[in-house]
Amino acid sequence: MPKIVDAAERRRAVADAVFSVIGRRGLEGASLRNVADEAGLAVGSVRHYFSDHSELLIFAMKEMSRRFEERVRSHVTRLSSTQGEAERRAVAEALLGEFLPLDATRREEAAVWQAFVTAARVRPELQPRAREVLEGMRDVVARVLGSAQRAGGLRDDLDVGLESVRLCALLDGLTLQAVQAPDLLPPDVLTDVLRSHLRTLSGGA
Amino acid sequence: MPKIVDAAERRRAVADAVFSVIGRRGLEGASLRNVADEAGLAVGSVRHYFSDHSELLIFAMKEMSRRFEERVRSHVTRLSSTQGEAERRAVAEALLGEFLPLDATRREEAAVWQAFVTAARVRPELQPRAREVLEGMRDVVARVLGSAQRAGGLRDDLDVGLESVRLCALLDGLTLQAVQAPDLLPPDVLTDVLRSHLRTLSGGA
DNA sequence: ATTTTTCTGGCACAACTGTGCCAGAAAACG
DNA sequence: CGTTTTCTGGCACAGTTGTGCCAGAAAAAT
Repeated sequence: MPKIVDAAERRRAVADAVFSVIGRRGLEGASLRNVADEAGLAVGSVRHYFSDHSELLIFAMKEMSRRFEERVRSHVTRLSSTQGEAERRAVAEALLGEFLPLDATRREEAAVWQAFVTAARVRPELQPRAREVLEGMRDVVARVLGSAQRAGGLRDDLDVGLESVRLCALLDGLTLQAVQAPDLLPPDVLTDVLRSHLRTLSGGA
Repeated sequence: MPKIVDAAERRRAVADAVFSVIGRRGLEGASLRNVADEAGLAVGSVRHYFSDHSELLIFAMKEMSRRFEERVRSHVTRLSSTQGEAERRAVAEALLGEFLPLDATRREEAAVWQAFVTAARVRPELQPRAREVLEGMRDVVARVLGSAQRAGGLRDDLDVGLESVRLCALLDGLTLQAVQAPDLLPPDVLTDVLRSHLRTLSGGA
């Protein structure tokens, strides 16, 4: 029959091209032509795998969130199989640190994601994924804080719901500003702020 | 001589049109034609007051930050002329609350500003203003925390520098998420989180 | 009333966009 | 080898963009 290509992998490769282009020229630079060029394909080829420009962006968003959530999930399983208060604290910190752009790669990733989320406000097709990720983040953070409190690593008088919101906002805010002005928020400052915040939650003076 | 028009006011009116358009259709919708339509002008007229599309956006950004900083400044002077710990605490909270989108108007404003900042990452002309605002926010927050500590309203063992970074990130993160999902972060939750955060800074259990 | 200068509106052009369409290449099966 | 079907590349078209250019309106000063 025909030339056979792994369509799923192709789509992923094109998504990578989307990430590169958005990273370099923003979402408005992610035209079919630019993306095709970046992927080393012709526009017609890209359109063979994506019916629409919208579908391309939606898939790219979904792909990025999928990879990210996989990373977080691995931290979650590691956390649930960890014993001992100090160890659990360290793993939890690493898990939450996954939400921060602690190196150039993740900073670009965060920038691309911000572009998606910002665009989603006026592009209904992009809203579902943006919202899912935000809700997923809330869930994970709430779960981590909840289990920490049950394990005695967290002050008893804390309202886990409120603290989850606060921590999520802190992580997102740190990310936002680190993307905007990396020199004002270098990786070590990010981790300092996170660690210090967690210390206030665990009852240490 | 010629028909005389208050050029400064015209420019401000056009900037308002820019805000509306960005609020409704995002930054990529802020073309000269769309903005001119929104302002009830012809493209040629808009171009008479702005040499460039870039200059239009830069001016709009500057105008928005100017108005915002004016609001903050008024809170600052009110704070400096306030006596009594409880009163000072309330005024400080109101000041910091000015950074949050506590109503629909400020939520749209915040969304527009986010569009500017996001775009600034790949548009060098927009970076200066974005950075100034971020640094201005840092300055104000650091000043507020510093004076609170000197006045005894803040725990002595706190590192004001670190706490400023943390508080700035928290405010920005709350704003970001409130813009993205207003139903998850309604105004009363925003103020709850801020108040609770400030309580942890002032030594209350 | 004439002049002078700001201001207005719009035409035109090149560059870009997404998309419809299709001819031909490429490769696995008969 | 030939057939069939996926895949590729590209042309064409309508729509949008920023910008250059300019004719004429509008109004203040002479």
